Amino acid sequence: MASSATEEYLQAIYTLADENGSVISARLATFLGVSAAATSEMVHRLERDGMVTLDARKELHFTVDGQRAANSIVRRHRLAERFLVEVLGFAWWKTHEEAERLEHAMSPEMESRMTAVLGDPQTCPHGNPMPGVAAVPTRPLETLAPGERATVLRIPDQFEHEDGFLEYLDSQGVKPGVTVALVERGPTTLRVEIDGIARSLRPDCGQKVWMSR
Amino acid sequence: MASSATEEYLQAIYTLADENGSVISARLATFLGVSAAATSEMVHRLERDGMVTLDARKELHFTVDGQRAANSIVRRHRLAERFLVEVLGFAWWKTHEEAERLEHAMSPEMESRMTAVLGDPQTCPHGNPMPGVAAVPTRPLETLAPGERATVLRIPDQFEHEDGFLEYLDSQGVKPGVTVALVERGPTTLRVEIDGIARSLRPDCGQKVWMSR
DNA sequence: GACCGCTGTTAGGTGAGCCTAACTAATTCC
DNA sequence: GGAATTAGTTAGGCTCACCTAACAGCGGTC
Repeated sequence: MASSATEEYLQAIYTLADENGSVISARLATFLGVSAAATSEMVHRLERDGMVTLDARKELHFTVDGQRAANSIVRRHRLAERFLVEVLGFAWWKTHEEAERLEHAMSPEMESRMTAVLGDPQTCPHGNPMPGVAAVPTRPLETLAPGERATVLRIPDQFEHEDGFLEYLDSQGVKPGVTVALVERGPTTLRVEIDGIARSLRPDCGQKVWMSR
Repeated sequence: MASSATEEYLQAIYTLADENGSVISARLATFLGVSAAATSEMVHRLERDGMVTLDARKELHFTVDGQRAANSIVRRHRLAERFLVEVLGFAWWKTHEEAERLEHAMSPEMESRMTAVLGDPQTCPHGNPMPGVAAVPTRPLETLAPGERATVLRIPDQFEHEDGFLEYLDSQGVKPGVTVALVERGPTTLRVEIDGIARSLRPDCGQKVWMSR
């Protein structure tokens, strides 16, 4: 029923709510790369169609229907990513845009068949859990103590939107499942060790890579 | 670049040209289930965008670019159908609507990975050849002589649009690869034998099921 | 208290893709 | 030859989803 654009907004609201807390129209606009005016329109369409409500602070909240629709599209996205990696052999960092289109083309039957073929996966290839699945506890990379080591568990969906970020991580050997030791963290430096190799990461990775607790 | 709607029209033109010969706007409109006015608009958009030309009899012909785009979308459709059957286990008669959505979501990389995973298939599950592949010679079921037997090779794409037609065929045991013997053909009757079982088929099947020659 | 920045909305515009209704032009049928 | 059918176009409208520009409101800060 929902158009691709509508599903895109629902997914964005889900992601921002899940990873950041409260969601306002302005966040949505920058996240999706559309104008504030376009977002305003869509939010009112979503409200009209009983998908979201706005509270006094103009924060967006899903209705029961909206939550159901959002869970569905997020699940299809993460399932599609798994499929692209597991079945078609895509690189783990290359799946996002592809899945962004695939997700809108998946019927319930296709979703359930894909689930079966993939063995009911609990997360996407970047470690984000399927809706309804309890997220494994994590902490940002920068909260590790110097010398401490932990496993990369999750790179949140919202950072997949940043052009080339996942590819950059991959080039530095950072991907889900890899063990990383924090060497030194300064305001502009983030030095780690992966597989015995010392690496200097972009400082923003400190917040964007979530580690085992 | 081409929108879903544009790709849908290109695919329809390809199918009608391939299976029927000449294509005019009116055929396109009924085939796609849209109004003549909508079709007129789209045909002019396609002309403006250098995809088709109209001859003196208002017949549509692909330009080089148009043929390339049409081949691409038809190939993706048939590949998607193969994938749905082979990888996800869909019933052969149930793939059309699903593929209709999937085809628009497939990037060149996805197409080539799917081709590899499926072992470069030469036809869709209904026997229609990939664009560029020479079609195996066929003849309509009704042209068999009484007592003659032949193999079901192809159910043309245009009949997949008819609601429930493929499912009907399946329920009668008619599917690609099956051997059918013609028993009797009258103006309103079409009696055949499949696997030793006598069956009475809807008379329109005579033109719509294409057999080995 | 005035200004600044952030937020949201409205107004006005665009293109795609659909619709119905009305019309023309060409064919075919009797 | 006249009538009916088929084909194509135009006109006028609609929704969705985007845009820019202008503006209103709110919370800080200086």
